[in-house]
Amino acid sequence: MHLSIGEVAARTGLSVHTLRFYEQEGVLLDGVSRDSAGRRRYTENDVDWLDVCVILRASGMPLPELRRYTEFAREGAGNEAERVELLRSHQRRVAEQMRQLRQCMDLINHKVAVYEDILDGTADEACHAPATGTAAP
Amino acid sequence: MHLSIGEVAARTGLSVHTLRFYEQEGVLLDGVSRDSAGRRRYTENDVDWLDVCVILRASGMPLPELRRYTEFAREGAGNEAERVELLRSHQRRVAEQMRQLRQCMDLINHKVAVYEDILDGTADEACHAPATGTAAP
DNA sequence: GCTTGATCTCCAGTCGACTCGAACTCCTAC
DNA sequence: GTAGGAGTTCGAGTCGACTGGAGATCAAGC
Repeated sequence: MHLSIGEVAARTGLSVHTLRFYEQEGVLLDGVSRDSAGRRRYTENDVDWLDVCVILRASGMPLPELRRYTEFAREGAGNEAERVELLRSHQRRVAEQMRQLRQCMDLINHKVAVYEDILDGTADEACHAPATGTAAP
Repeated sequence: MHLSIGEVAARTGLSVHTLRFYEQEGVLLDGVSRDSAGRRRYTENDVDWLDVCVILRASGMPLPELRRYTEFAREGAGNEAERVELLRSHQRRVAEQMRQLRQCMDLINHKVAVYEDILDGTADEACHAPATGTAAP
């Protein structure tokens, strides 16, 4: 039923340090309850939420924004419009990142093709490639 | 023919601070030449190379790796295998980032759909959505 | 001749997101 | 009963990549 901080760390991929830090930063839905010895007891719901947090963080959502989203979720129904707005704004960021990554992939593919051409074609005959255009597309 | 640091900043989108910083970090192909007053004079080649750097940095290549790549380029022909290896390793990183971004996009699309269902269907009748599953997929 | 604006060097500060360490408290197993 | 391991708090430290500011120099335009 309840999970220790170590178990949650193992399941979410976050460190115990980070779990405590996230709690303090307000990115957990409810105050984490404690056992008789003062140790944190997480629920399955916490783990589900943290999985969402991990995905949003990995895509570059800053902690303050994640906190805001968590606050909306904590408030419960009635603020769906705000949640959509927040998610759509992050979506734009993610789309822009994808664009940049695709651009980088194109660059890499092109450069690798050029280098492999050199390696395949003229592997043993060194030093006759033009020195110009090292930075060219 | 030659460009001032301000012009290069305008063209690459980097700040003049960052341009000096990059030079010091060794991510420029050759030592930047100076005019009689000691001011940096960049070439078109520098700008081309910096454009490559911007793309690689935006896709998460760390500066030390960018420096290594720059060193290979500076050395000239003969190290194509190493360049390919470096680029392929970055390519794996980029592919992993794309996977994470797609995962985030799926999450956002799903959540936005759920919220818009609520907004469309039951906009005026509040408080009858089940409180469970806030973190559910 | 004087101001303005761009540049220079150098060093320190910032920012976000952790990450670490010290000193302590528990529970469990041997 | 004691050693080990997992947990606690708190404040400080780290890391990467810039970013800012002080103080000097120089060229151009009025």
